[in-house]
Amino acid sequence: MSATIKDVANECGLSVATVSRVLNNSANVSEDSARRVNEAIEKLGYSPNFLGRNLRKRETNVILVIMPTSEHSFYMKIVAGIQAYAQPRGYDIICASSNSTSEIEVRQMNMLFNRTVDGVILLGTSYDAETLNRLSKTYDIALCCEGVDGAELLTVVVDDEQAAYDAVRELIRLGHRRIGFLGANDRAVSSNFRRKGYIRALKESGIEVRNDLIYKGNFEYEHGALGFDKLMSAAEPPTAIFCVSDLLAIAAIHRAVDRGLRVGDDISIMGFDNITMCEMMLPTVSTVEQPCSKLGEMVVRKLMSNIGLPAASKDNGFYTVPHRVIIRESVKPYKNRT
Amino acid sequence: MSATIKDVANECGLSVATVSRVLNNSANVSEDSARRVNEAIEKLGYSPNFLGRNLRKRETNVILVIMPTSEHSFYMKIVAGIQAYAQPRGYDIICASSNSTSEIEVRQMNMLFNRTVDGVILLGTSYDAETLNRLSKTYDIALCCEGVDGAELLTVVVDDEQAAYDAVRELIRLGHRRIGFLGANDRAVSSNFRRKGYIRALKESGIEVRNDLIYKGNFEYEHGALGFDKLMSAAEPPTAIFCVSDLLAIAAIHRAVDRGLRVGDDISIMGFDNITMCEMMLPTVSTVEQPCSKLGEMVVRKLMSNIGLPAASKDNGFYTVPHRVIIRESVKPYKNRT
DNA sequence: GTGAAAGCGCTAACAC
DNA sequence: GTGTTAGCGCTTTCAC
Repeated sequence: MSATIKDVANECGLSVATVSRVLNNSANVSEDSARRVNEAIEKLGYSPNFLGRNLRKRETNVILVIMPTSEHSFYMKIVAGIQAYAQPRGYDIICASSNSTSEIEVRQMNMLFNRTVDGVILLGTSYDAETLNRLSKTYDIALCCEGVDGAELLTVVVDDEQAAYDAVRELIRLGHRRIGFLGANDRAVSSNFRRKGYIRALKESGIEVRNDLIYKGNFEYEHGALGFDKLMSAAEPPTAIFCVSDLLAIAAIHRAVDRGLRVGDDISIMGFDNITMCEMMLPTVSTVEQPCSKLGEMVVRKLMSNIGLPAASKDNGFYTVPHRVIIRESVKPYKNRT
Repeated sequence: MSATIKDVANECGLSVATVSRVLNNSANVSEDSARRVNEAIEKLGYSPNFLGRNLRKRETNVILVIMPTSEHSFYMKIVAGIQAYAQPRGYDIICASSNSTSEIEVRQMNMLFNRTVDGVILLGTSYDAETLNRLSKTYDIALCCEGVDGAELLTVVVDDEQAAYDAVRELIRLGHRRIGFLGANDRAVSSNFRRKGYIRALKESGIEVRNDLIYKGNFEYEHGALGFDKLMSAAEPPTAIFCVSDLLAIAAIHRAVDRGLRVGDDISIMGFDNITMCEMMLPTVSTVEQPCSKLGEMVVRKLMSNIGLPAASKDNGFYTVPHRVIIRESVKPYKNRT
């Protein structure tokens, strides 16, 4: 087995207390002792066991990020943002994917319950509001990217309703009036908000909201083609489509091309998230940018300052970060063709 | 604070030993006691503290996966494969990204040294062979996807040389004779092997290996355009390009289109990895598939059986999993144009 | 400036 | 079938 603090103490002829002091750079240890301790550590290749330390200190300085799926590069960008903030400030970030399965999610949440980590950031969850409210009394939990209706715990998201509104307004400004919506089903809070924003933008411009131009599936690639076909089968098919994820938009673009349409010219397609792939695609994909590093930074910053606080004084606020509509090749002004 | 095993014992009027027995489903506990313990657990909302448990058991049942970057969806697919195998067998998988920075990697490796995790899987590393060999004596470490020259520790990869050979053979079979190579610099072991395979395929078909058709950058997107331009500036530019990553291939495709070329017809481009994006792209991207779930499963399976074994009996073998060349729209037979 | 010792929460020998 | 207790490796009072 590897060396313990006791071994180090024996090696340098000092007590474990002194070794511990050196380990934690605490004051009141002579230069000479420090040197002897460090030599012994070096000699034995000693590395402190954090299970012992954390058990004693009742903290681990580790935060777990649980994401619904590891397939979305979007989530990993958030994690990168979280890490960039937390790492230099003494917290390690680890992440796990629940595959959108509540069973796996619960299992991973166990790391929080059993004190393997100090806090958890959920980028989407299958917990309901009631459970989250209860858990967040005892544990440090935050939501990011995807809120939960009625949940009163730290949440950091973009203003989905406004973001969708802004995106659809842009399509309208470009002359489109038959605009389709490719979204997720009603359980997805963010998709619902985006649908509301879509509807608000239409109404505000005096455009009729038509049910055959609204598709509800989920955020995944597969639904892009399904939704596209459904929308295009409408009596008066859309000239532009707003999708609640870039993956949906990319799939829709693919499907449009397969059907012989020129994306941009014949049909405009807009996504949401601004994943890296948007700029890699041909055509490049218009989208609503979610500021991943900002989202990550804010949520972990607030979570970190919650850790250790009594339940009553924890920040369980709802925060939004600014979004940005980005027009690329997949969206062009509407031209009335003969 | 949350309840401890002692609280549970007090609550149900039994000893901590009995509670512990119930917690660990060990034999020798009466039905009645078990019931009382479970009731107390329920009542107190008790969840065992794993710091205590792990400290005592000297194991955590957690494996850490360190990847060079979280931007590559490829890595996340490996992680998914690892998780799919490990999770049901009692191991939790967590992952972290080193941003290809040795400083961050070391910091994350600390979780191994300080016993927060039982083992580590490195999907690429900045450690040298010597260090890895030394560390793997004391700790459970495995390499996946990217080997290290001279490292004698558990490694699971595809046969990069053969995979590249097979891919380039396929291009040759389709009539191409001026074939470019878009690769990484010499420190990347996998890229080196792929370059060797590329050269072997050319030589075997009596095709001259030309230095102006070989580009060395790295695996990232940015180098795709740079490399493409470099190769196309050759006196006799290639009619097909083999890239060591799909990201490179996608960037090259993008660049080709920007330069007015029809990918497939005017120039064939092949990638490596088979990331999800390959099928999303327009045109779809030909590639060499790395069987991510198989890679992940094999490496974690072997690592798991290493854990707890004395250094001498650990499996430090070098294993390969089968690859597969996939031809999609980005590669077409060479047609001599006038 | 240093050491002795208690104790973080848990498991597992051992005794009964 | 159950309880007592030592101790996993560490930090931190409290003496000195």
